[in-house]
Amino acid sequence: MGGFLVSSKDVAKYAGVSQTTVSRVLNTPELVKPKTIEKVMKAIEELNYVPNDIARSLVQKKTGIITLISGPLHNPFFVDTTTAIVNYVNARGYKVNVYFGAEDNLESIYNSVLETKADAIILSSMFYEDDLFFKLEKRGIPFIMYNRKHQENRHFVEIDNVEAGYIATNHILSLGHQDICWIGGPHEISTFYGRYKGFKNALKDSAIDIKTVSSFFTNTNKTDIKRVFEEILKLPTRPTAICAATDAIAIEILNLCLERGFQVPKDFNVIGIDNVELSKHHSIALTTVGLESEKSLGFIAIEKLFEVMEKKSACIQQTESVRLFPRNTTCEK
Amino acid sequence: MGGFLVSSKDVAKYAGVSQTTVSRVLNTPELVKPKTIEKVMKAIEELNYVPNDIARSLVQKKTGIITLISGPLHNPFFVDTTTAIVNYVNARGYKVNVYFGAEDNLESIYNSVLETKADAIILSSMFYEDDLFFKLEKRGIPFIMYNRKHQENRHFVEIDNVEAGYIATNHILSLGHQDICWIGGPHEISTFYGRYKGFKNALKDSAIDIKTVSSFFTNTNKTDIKRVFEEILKLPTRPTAICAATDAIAIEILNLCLERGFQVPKDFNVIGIDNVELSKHHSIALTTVGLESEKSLGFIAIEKLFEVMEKKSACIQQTESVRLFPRNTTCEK
DNA sequence: TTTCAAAATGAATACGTAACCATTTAGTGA
DNA sequence: TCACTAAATGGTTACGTATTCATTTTGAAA
Repeated sequence: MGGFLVSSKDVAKYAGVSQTTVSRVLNTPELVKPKTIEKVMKAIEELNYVPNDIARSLVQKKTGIITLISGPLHNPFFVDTTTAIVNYVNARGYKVNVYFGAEDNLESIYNSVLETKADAIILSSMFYEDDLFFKLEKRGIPFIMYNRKHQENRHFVEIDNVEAGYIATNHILSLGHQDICWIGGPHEISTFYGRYKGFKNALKDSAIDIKTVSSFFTNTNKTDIKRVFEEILKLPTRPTAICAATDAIAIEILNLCLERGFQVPKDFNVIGIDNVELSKHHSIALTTVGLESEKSLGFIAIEKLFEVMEKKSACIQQTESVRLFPRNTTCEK
Repeated sequence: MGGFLVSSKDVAKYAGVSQTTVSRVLNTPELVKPKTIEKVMKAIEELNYVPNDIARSLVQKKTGIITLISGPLHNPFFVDTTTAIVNYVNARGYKVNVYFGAEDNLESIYNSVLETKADAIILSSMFYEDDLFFKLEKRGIPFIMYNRKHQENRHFVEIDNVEAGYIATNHILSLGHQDICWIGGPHEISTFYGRYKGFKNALKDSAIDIKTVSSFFTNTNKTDIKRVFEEILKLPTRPTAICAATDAIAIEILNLCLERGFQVPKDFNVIGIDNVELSKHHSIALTTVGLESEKSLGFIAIEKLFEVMEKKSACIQQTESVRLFPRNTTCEK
């Protein structure tokens, strides 16, 4: 019965009522006589009617869609956050449009996102001086950044990056390592900027001249990290500890170490930041710095975004405190 | 300028043309005089006009949305497939609605999905005798299953599960292991059913009585896998090799082994199926069976789905061949 | 019965776009 | 200059719903 293009009008005709009544049966049944509800429900059943959510969106000016611009899933941080965000959004009855941003596709993603009617946007792909910020504000859609922030200093949830960098570095130093190095990302990204700042602060507090330690700033894909690792191996004095700005980098460094026959932590100490789920796996057991709270950063962010959507909050500026998670990739020198 | 609710009508008025012309400028500019295009584009710019994709969807009966129902990302298989699918779909200019199905939320996901206008659906959450299959066919939306199939034997892309189970088991047997066991999932899922069948076939071909080996069928969450592992440790004769139906299970077994102080492969051989990206990490180095082809199963599936949408194919029934990927979690007994 | 408020229903409209059809304008060849 | 075709533009409508406002029906109090 029914074919595929049944509308509420068809149901109305079939049930002998007006389209308005059909709409009411589905949305405000308390305003409809029980007997009428029955008639309409029967018609809906028999015609196999399904409401058109697009038409509903058009008239209600609400799509029920949240747009998520995540980083790529080969970065385990985004595995955790995407899981938290998607599940939360769906549990609230909304849908999620997901994008995985990388260096080469961000512009096309932004074009698509800016032309898409969504009720809100949650993203982690913003640069500190990104124009996108202003475009989004102009567009008038509520949005929130997680893990990164914009220079305008609004609508973000992050961990205390400076403190995280400090704690990680300090842990390494306190284990007695003298020859250490840093692998971070581009400084146009607030996260990397902050964590490196923490690294420098820790060196300063230990009276170590920043000029005597090697720091690498790289794109965070495998190829570029490998290139950095090769450089580290060529260093005149090989470091005994590698501080990575993220667990993703640290875990890839782990991979490269083992590939080359090095042992961790015997040959190299490795420490990361983020405390991603994967770092807890006993094959990895990465020492890292992460959220004090049990919640994932993605969860905190999406929760806040809904507050904004419900006008409970106007502006989110949240920096979560962190602590050390010592595991097996670091040890006394 | 312009506020947030600028429509093509507003642009038309501002530019002194008809709404039809505005629409044409955006969709078929070759039918519009260059001078007019200029006028309209200027108006679009000044009014900060963005087309309403919802209204467009309504009239065109196309949403540009693909619905993806994936398994949870803590299963690395779905990390790989979700990455491939989302990126492919976005590259084609479509959007992706993502759901992560688990045991407790599938019904609510299905309800949402069935009420959502999407151009097509790609999913991996179907049971062999699932009613959802018929609901989707009734709904008339093109859909494809990856990694699992339905008894109706249509619209799926899978690996050769029987062969995969056979190869994995045979690899273990050929290494000289006598005491082996199997950890699989519920047999209402075609994948687990097929892989276990391959396991049995291999035993038979090696003249081993199936009754002498332990097989466990479990839900694939951490808690249940741990329970199974505890049972294995209590077995009268402890197996020297564990065949896992998926890499996800195998990697969790790896975790549990190390947690308990066992060494792999010294104390336990472990083999998986799927050849997920994570299995290649040198900290894991999981021996596994996977696609012969370089492409991910998710990629193959989404590619096929677009063929269906473009009416190039009517029905997909694809079983990909597999091979062994020997790594470091298995060795001669 | 009559009266009148409350309950139940319906008719008409808006949402913003693309598509269809009709009309005007421009351009070409005779 | 005219006739005629092609190019360019505009008017109107459909898409399927929720909403607003108007109307009818119901039921209880008088």
